[in-house]
Amino acid sequence: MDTINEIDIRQVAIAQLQQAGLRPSIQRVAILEYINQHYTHPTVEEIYDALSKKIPTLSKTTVYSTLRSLAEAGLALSLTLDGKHVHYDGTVRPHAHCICSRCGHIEDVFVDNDMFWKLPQLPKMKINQVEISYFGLCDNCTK
Amino acid sequence: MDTINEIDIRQVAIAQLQQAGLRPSIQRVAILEYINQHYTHPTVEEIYDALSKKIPTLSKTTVYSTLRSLAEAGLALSLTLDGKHVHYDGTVRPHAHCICSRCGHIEDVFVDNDMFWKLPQLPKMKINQVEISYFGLCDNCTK
DNA sequence: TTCATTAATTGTATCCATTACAAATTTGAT
DNA sequence: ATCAAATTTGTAATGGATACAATTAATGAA
Repeated sequence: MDTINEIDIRQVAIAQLQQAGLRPSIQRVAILEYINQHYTHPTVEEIYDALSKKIPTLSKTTVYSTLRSLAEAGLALSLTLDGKHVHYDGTVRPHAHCICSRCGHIEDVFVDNDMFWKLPQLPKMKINQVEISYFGLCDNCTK
Repeated sequence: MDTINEIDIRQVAIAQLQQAGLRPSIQRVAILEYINQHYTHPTVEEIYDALSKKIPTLSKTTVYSTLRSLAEAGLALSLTLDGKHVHYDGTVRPHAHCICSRCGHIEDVFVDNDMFWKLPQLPKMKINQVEISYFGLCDNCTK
């Protein structure tokens, strides 16, 4: 059975979807809830594995297409960090990422908005997304 | 026939390779020369297409493995901008990129070194690469 | 509620960039 | 010239992502 909190989270997800003009299907709500609650920058694979336990009929194609819709609607960020897997991020507030090349851990880093938008000498361009990534070895993996 | 300038460029590439402990094979020299002279952030495909005219026996596998070696040696940057193709950059001096989502044009943006390395509140990490990308529509594509 | 319309999901087949690998070739040193 | 080690080559395989047609679900009107 669902707790009050879980219902709230679901209502938020449904409202977000409706506001974006997306029908709040079982699958979409579940996927949006998932990335709203998990700060691990999950891949399609990870989201599919987690949710197919609760929604056994879930198709991986649906996860792909839903995440694309969410990203287009501005409800998620799609991060192409390593060229192997696309990672998704429910946190859409501007922030950078630190990625450990060994363990794959991805950590959010929140910085000034200026960092993102007020670079000197940017070419004449209508910028709509910024991706800032720091690659290296995390504290654990240096030991 | 080669001009003096072309010979110079070749000698630089050979020296770079030797300094990195990589044998300056015909293929490696050609690939390093190519990314040293072209500022278009080419993909494996583009480099292969261009060079296979001059080196008809060139294998795409060689282009892949060479570019990986160059990147590991610090002689090239590998950029995973769109998750579809990896782009390579012979300019290893720290800089950001502006990418037009429509025409695919990639433009270099040189900024202060502080931009890259002196972020506040970075987690304890040994950072060895920074990737800063601005996505949007270039001036031409907005018209 | 029922129904019709429209949108979303599913599963399969396919695409395509990248990698694995073994054989052939080239490189650099002797 | 010769030899060992490194590199290249070509083919086959891998695997993430997409296309697409059939099925199912969501919405709004009657």
